[in-house]
Amino acid sequence: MGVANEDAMGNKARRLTRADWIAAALKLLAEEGIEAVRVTSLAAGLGVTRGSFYWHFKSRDDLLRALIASWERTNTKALVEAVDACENVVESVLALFETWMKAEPFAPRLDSAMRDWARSSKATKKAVERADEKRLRAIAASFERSGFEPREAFIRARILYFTQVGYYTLGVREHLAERVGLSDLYVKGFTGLELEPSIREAYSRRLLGDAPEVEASTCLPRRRSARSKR
Amino acid sequence: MGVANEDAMGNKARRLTRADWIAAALKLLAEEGIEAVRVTSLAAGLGVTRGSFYWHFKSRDDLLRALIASWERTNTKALVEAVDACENVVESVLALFETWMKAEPFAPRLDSAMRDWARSSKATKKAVERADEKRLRAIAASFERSGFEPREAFIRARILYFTQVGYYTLGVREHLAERVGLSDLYVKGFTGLELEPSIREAYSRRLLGDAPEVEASTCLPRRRSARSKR
DNA sequence: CCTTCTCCATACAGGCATGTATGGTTTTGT
DNA sequence: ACAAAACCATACATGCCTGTATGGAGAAGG
Repeated sequence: MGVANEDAMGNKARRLTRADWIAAALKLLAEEGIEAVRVTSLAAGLGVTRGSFYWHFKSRDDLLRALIASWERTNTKALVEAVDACENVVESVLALFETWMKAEPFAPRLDSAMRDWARSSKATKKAVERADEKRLRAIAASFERSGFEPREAFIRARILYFTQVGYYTLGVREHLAERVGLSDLYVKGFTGLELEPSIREAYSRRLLGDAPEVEASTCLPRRRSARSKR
Repeated sequence: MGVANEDAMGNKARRLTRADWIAAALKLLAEEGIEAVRVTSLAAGLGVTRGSFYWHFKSRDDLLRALIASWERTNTKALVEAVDACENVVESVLALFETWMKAEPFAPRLDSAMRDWARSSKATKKAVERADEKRLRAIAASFERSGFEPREAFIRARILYFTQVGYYTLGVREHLAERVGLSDLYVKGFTGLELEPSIREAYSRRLLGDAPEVEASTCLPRRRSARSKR
């Protein structure tokens, strides 16, 4: 027939661009991993046949290269900028939490998918390594600006960043309120410094609004004794 | 012909068991991910045709289920036992380092591969979640035995464990000596406690022998100033 | 209005993996 | 030594995915 290009709900019949395919592929990549991004599935999802794909792309590999390039351009900028803008490292930790929580749920899953993919693709591996390098450098610099010496700054940056990677890798899903409720413990764990109540207040209000602060729930013991032994 | 079952180097012609297939599959899984474990490749690697496989297994899915079961039985025991045997949490941190470094390079890669796989398999996801749960519980308990209160113990356990997961996920590869050279900073970062020189010495000797302790190399700034600002 | 790109549908060829059927070969038990 | 069971080879049917070839529909531009 020749007329059949329509949305899943039978909407319009707008024509596609290279960017449309890339966007759809990134979504699939984030949600189901690189093995799921096949031109057949993509075409089906876009309500189009594979003939279209091979007009926009030379091959599937061509698309995959475009995915790497796209991720590398966009996905590490926000983090580095957020950290660089902070005066001290406590602010940085909170800023990182905010970045990581706000990007829900797309960027984190895409990050994880890229790491998976990196296990079987040399080009992807290099791209991910470059991104990690940049991010770690930014975080370590923040520790140094707060007076940590380089060696300790580097290790603490690793601990902070790797912990977050672990969060994604294990697929831990917390609500904003839970994470905020734990922020003082995390700040102390990452920096060795106490999170001052005033800053904590401001942070909590910025993320949660004026809602009454929720006690961290689920997996944690409820009570919160005052004495600190050790 | 019918006679062709031989090793890659043309060795003997011992017959295979179900366990042989599982072992080979685990190796492939660890090295190249779940997508690489196909009965065709496996058979080729074992110097056998697929006919053999379908005698030992009902289907590829049958093998995959066996892989999950095998991993779940063996791969979390060493860690928990090591941690449970420690008096205080500093010892636990060092014991964990030792466990993680000694298992080179099989167990860590297998762990990562399982996590990747978990993204696309519900059964695997559940198995990995159970393992993480057990490990985190063991580590948190160690913190508690050293006097940390439950909430903080839980968060510090997460930081410690997630950092290690990040190590694997990012594929950081350090020599034993490097990691040992950083152990004091890690101990301080994870527990907030100082690693006493005597313990550090014993630890270093146990892992490296009496070799002169190497200065942590590569990615780190060389110098090591004495004063601690902040 | 008619040509020229742009974008897409359809059809074909080939590769690779799975699963099944069937028969041959090697071990094992007696 | 012989029958039964364990183990493996070969061949066939099928499904999914890729890439190419070719022609048709729709928008753009003179």
